[in-house]
Amino acid sequence: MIDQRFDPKAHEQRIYKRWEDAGCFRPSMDTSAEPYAIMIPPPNVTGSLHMGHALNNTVQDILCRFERMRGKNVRWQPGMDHAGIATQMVVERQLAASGNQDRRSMGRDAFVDKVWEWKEESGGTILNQLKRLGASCDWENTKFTLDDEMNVAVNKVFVELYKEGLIYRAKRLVNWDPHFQTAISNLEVENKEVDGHMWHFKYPLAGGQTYTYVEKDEDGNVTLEEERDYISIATTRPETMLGDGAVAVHPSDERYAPIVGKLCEIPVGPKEHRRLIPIITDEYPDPDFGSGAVKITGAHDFNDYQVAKRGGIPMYALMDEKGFMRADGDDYSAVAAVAQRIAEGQEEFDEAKIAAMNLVPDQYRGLDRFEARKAVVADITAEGNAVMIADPKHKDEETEAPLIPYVENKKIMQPFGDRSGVVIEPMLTDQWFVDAETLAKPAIEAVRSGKTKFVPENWDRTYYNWMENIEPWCISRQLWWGHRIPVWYDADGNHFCAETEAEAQAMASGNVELSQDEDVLDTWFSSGLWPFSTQGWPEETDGLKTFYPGATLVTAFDIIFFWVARMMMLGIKFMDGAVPFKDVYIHAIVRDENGKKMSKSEGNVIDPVDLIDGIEADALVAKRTTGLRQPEKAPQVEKATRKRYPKGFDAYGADALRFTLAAMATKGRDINLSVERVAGYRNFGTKLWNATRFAQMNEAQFGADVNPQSPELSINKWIFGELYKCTAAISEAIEDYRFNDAASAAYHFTWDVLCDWYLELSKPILSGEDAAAKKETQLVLGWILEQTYVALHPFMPFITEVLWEQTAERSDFLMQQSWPGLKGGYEDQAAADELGWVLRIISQIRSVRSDVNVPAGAKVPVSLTGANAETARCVDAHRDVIMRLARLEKFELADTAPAGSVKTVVDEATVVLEIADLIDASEEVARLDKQLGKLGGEITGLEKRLGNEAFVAKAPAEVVAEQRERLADLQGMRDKLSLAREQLAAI
RNA sequence: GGUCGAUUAGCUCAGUGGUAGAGCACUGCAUUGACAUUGCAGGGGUCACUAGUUCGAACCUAGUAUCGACCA
Repeated sequence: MIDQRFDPKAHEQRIYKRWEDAGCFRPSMDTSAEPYAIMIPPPNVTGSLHMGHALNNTVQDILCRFERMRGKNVRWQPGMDHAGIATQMVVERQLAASGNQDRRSMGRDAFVDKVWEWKEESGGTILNQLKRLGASCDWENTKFTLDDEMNVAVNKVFVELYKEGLIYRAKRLVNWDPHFQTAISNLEVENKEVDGHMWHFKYPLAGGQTYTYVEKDEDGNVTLEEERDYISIATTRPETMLGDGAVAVHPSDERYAPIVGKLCEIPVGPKEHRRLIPIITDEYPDPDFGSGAVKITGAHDFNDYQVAKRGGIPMYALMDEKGFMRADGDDYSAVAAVAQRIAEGQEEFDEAKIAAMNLVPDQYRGLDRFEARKAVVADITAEGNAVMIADPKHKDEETEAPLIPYVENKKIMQPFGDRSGVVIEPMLTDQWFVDAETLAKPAIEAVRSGKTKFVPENWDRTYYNWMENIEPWCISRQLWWGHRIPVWYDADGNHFCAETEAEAQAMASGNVELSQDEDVLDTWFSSGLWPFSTQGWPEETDGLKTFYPGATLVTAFDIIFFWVARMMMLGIKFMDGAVPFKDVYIHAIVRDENGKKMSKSEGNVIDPVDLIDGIEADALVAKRTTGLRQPEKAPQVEKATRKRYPKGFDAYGADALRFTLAAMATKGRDINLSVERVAGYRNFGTKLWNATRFAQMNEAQFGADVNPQSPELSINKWIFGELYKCTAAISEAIEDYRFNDAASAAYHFTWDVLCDWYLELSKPILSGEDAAAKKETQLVLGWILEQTYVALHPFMPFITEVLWEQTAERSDFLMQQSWPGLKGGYEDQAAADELGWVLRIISQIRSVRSDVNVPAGAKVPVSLTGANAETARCVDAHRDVIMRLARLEKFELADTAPAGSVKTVVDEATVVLEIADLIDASEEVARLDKQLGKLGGEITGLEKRLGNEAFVAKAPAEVVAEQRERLADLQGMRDKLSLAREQLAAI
């Protein structure tokens, strides 16, 4: 006999180890089986499990376990990402905390060794957490994106792309993290709305020229007309004015038409060396925003960069790699003079020349960028070049409001490094780029032609949108932890791109001294190769041949661009045009129960492991209040947490968590996770557990081989049919990625059909005298439960495996069983009809009993009038069970009903509860009237619809027939009920 | 500003043209035999709003309102 209840802690890790030791997660490599591969989105080596991972991996595990049971040769490819910047940061912090040398004084090799040490010791906790979740990955083939074999693939891809001209070096604007001093990807940039300022400054026209500035309203009426000797510019980043190359206005903007082509002065820096820049037109400025005129600083803003490129405007870089104003190069006066000649078109320029020019005036050189901003604002305002407005705070109507500088306080979007937390600076630097546009073309086509499908399909728009506007992909990072760029330089700056240093040396022909490029590759470059590098490419391995392309990629939408797109581009490029996966299933984001994003700083994070193992309220509070971005919020977080979860979380176990996530994984909607829901599914596991205890107490036979066609009893035939319907529904739903439907089909069968009905129906047989019926039912009960374990296994692997283990001597694991219903042939319509009747009549009687307040314990005599021959047969066949479940004293056929009895209708027959003495006749009449009223409404509706000629003529015949049948049924019921009412009222 | 999505029971959510659903919460009853992490029965919805298409609309179309996400 199994324990009284299932204790996840006592079994989960034990069971997992048994599976692992037995090699259950290995692909079968059965050549007759269909291969099925899922590539895990490799989590960061520094990461730990959050709800997003839990959902992501639950979905993958459901797919893998399901397909394994369906006989496929399954590889779920696990591994981790080396996460360049994050890992480097973790180790640098650790070095600092332990008083070690910093990275630079330690040197590159020593530092990288340290990182590897860290990785071996503390990296990859997340993989163990995935095991807690039950993930059935092929761990023996675990890969790390920085492994030597991955490096071989990375170098080969780099060199081949380089040879084809698809990788090149160039100076372009990139996201620069001044803290880590490296380029970073868009993914590592978090755009946040912060309080900012918009300053309005006057850029005086060259030589004191003036023009008439006219503003009009929508109807063309002049609202403002004045002579101006300046153009008004609004900016949130005054310090970048120093690098302005032009002022741009929209070509349609009439206000500035008179001065387009003229020069204006940047109102900052030493008066004698003020730079003049041209006023140009471009489509970019929005005439309705600010003054409508935009300063163009190509080297420090992505939009300006595009404008500058279009207009041939020089892009002057102002900052160094730490985000300080440049202090290098010639004196400002000399450089400004050159810039002036360039602006006037008197001097040629090229990229290198511009890059060498430091246009930061001497007094700002070496300042932090934010200090420089303050200084620039102060200097401009002091000189009278700020746009002035009347002080809006001035309330006194008698006196004139004083003029103050026009500075708007407004929310601005600012980019932050997600790791460093510092403001990201767009910077012009030399980097390696991939020609993504060329690679994107076949990748777009693969989705258009349906070789790869997005699920839900509307994500293909996101994909197209990104891929069709793709920018060159910056792949170099100024870090030490990563794949070193396979390019070597000689003393003259010639470079040689080769897979190994020896090859580069050979290319350099001779014994010249070569040094390798200092930079490493973007982590996504190596994870973009994941679907084939993990399978042994460039070797022609069995793994590669079998598991490329994969079946499904399971991921969240936020990395469609960064990862999915790159795997598509690189997979198609290097695997002869074959896409890396057939389906891309995009799942939801897991939020808290109020729909808020779970975040450390909000203090609303639910750690999946805490739901599995349980956590005390104090520990939960402690967890949520440490590491807050705003520590002053701690009391608030504590209060909310204690109010919401006064007792913390129970240990719900991995199965309950998984089932919850699956049940909530609907297409195209975020998951608002509620802990109550998890508790509900823990209860579901308990239900299954107790059903098994019941079976054991009744000597159900487990471990037998049962032919679904063998049972004689209709309830046993019926339950086979129900099981088959359930497993077919689960299969269809999983194939279609409707995990919620799959979970609810499993839940409904187990609880509502198996436990609430089949078990109850079996009780009289199991405790009855008919030995053959009892034996058959013991056999079927055991077998049905085993099949239920199988059907639930993909969702709840632990509890089902434990039940399998503990109900019979087993030579194999549940996870190795075949999916039920594969052979089919379980349906028996006659049995289904018969049991349908039994269920209906029991429900009807129970409902009436409750309605008329018959005491729950009272046994009631019931007879049935107007029954046909089939019903009469069923009454005999199922009398025992109906009497037991409906709590009847007798259940007999009759010709007439005793006066004053309570009646209800089931199909053609009238059910008569002979309880006249227990009830009040007038109340009973009222009850029947209520029912008749309801029926009448429905009947009228149906009659109206069927009376509508257009409906009968145009609706499909089957719909019309259905409605007619329904109407006839309702009318029959109404007739019987109103007869009952008349009889009762007559007393 | 652009794109996408959402709005259905008290709450969290399913539901792609034909009888409005689930879980939780709520109400009444039930405790000696699988299970109170339970059972039986029940209450509760103008499917955001407006107009259209259709024999028929929660569902399709257009618009409005509110909320959200991403991008700029």
